[in-house]
Amino acid sequence: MEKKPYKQVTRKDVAEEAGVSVTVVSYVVNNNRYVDKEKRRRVEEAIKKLHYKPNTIARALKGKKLNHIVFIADQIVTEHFSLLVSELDKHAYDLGYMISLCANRNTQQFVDSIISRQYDGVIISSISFNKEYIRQLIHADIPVVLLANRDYDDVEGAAKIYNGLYEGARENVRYLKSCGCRNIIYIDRFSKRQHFSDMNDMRYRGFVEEMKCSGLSEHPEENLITGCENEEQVRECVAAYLRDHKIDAIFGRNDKLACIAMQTAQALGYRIPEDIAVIGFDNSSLGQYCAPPISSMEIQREQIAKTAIEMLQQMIEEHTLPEMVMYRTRLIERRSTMREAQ
Amino acid sequence: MEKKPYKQVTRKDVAEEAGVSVTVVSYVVNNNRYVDKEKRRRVEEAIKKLHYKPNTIARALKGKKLNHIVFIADQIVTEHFSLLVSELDKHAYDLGYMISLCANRNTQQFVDSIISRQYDGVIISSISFNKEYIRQLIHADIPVVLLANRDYDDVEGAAKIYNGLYEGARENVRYLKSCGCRNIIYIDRFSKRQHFSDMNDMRYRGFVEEMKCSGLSEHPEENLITGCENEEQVRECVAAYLRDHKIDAIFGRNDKLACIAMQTAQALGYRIPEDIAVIGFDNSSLGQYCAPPISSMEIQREQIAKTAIEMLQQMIEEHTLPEMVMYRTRLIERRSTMREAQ
DNA sequence: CCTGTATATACATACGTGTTTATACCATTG
DNA sequence: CAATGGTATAAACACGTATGTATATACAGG
Repeated sequence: MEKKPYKQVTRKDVAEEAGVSVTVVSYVVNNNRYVDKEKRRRVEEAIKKLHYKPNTIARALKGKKLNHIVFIADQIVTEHFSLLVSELDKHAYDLGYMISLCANRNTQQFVDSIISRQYDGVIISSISFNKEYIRQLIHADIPVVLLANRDYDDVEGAAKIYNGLYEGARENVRYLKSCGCRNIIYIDRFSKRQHFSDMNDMRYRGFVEEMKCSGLSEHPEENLITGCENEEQVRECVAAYLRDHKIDAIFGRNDKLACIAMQTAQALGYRIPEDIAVIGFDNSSLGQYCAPPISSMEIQREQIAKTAIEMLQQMIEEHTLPEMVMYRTRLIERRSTMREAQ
Repeated sequence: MEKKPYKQVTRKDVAEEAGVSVTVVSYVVNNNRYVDKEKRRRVEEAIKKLHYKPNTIARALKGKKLNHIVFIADQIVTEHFSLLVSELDKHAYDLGYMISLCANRNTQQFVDSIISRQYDGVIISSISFNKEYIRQLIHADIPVVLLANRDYDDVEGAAKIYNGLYEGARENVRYLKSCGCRNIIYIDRFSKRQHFSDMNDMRYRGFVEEMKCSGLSEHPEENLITGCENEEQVRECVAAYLRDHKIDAIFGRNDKLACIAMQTAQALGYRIPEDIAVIGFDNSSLGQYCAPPISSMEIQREQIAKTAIEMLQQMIEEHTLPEMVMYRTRLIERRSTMREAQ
């Protein structure tokens, strides 16, 4: 909390250099009032000479935009999120915004920090972020865009982009069924929380629903491997499951989990895809380069990122709430599901 | 550039609610002077009731820290960078900082934007970021930490963390030699620029140097595949190279390139590692899950990220320049280099 | 000459803070 | 009782910017 010894070039310096008042400098910078040609030239010259840059902080305080948005994610280490962030960054920059990134901390202090920083907008892609906190952001008049992995019907005043995970998961199950699979297990994410696989996760929800609708299982909750904290535990759980059950398909919550499960099965002598078909989610490069390559469900990241920024832009500039947009995932077929048998 | 209809709770509101002057509120918030117990209680109550949050922007304008740092990277889509960012975010948050992320744009406007935003510090991990721009940041008294993939000896006033890429690349070559390899090729990154593989890249520089020192090649520049714009071109280039040359080792600038090259060789009938040993860099999960798993050189991301934040903290709080820190990479042996032959 | 309009600039204020200076209060002391 | 000194609070200012309002000049039309 110490003071900063900032020696900043200010409007006043420019005014003195150019021999005009600070007001004139302001007019030149913002280009919103009449300024004499000659003075304008002198001011521009002085700005160049002194390397004057209007202080964004002071502008923001005076009511202008800060041109800064923040992206809140559950985790920022996955390929999916880094690609998403990359796209957000690209589009945001085109509109003059900087983008802040932070892993969701889910504390009041965190939310207070967001609000007190006067961000122009927030993009949230987080299953676990407290809805009450989201409402606080909205109540503070900060535009919020939700990349909805979950059900946000009960959150009003935010823009929403459904990313199609629920339908995608159902499609994955239907596809496996069309490949001839009947006994499908779902591998859930790493989690220290015991019962994480609740209905908040649209992928899992889609899996459960489609297993029932397809008549593949009355109790899909039993075809589930979850609660693993690390890769080793996933291998152990999968191996144990394979010892006790006969299965013909693995559905990984993401490509990494699918890959780990696949390799465990391979190590036990199962052939992929002849004995067990494998499908993942997210279409990450991991699934593309392992052996055999894993079929996956692609999320429309580019469009989602572009739309998110556009929505934020609209909310900031026009103060109107955009209509919800829904995207669909796209199935990428690879060798891990390409069986002869039908 | 429109105005924002921000209805913010201010210190004045709290003062009125609690029946004291704004000064007292300030003292309570900052806890830097004695305040009567009773009034303090009333103020705290009012703060809670009105959900008052001190405006970070206004504080920053008044000379306090903004508690915001920015991370500039060449690209933010690789696993290496997302892990790095994740660690940075973690440590930054522990010290109360937010972190902004942006792909390097290498324009004057971009640098101006950084400076005018009054960030407390900048972390740069970018080969291509113009040194002149770095000097501008330093000249504006913004603490800069360089994660040095390249040679920054001619940049004064910045903290530096060498990540050991040069030594790591040399070790890779020595290791391949110890595996019995003599004809090693280096696969460079995707790049639209024609002659990107210059000496700015410490990995390539290390490769060249060690090839010479080890007596493996007088002209290592010829053992290079570069200029490929996408994966397909890499495959083509590698295939063409294998047709004309006899090689026994592939050194990928990163694991992804190593993996692509490896698969190309496999498709042509070469056995890995018996015919061709393969080694990558970065120790990404990609190389861990492909077949066979690829040996790699691990970068000490966790320590580097932790040190970067600590250095920034020191520069911000104490206004002193930390000593340069050097980290070493660590070899991860996997099957792609485990040959019987010695 | 007066009035009105357009141009061009300056002044003053405000944004929400942190801090310096001033003041009111109260107790202690010579 | 007056002088002193400490303490708790208030008022005022400053950070760098944007802008409403006022001022000043020039010029046209009556």
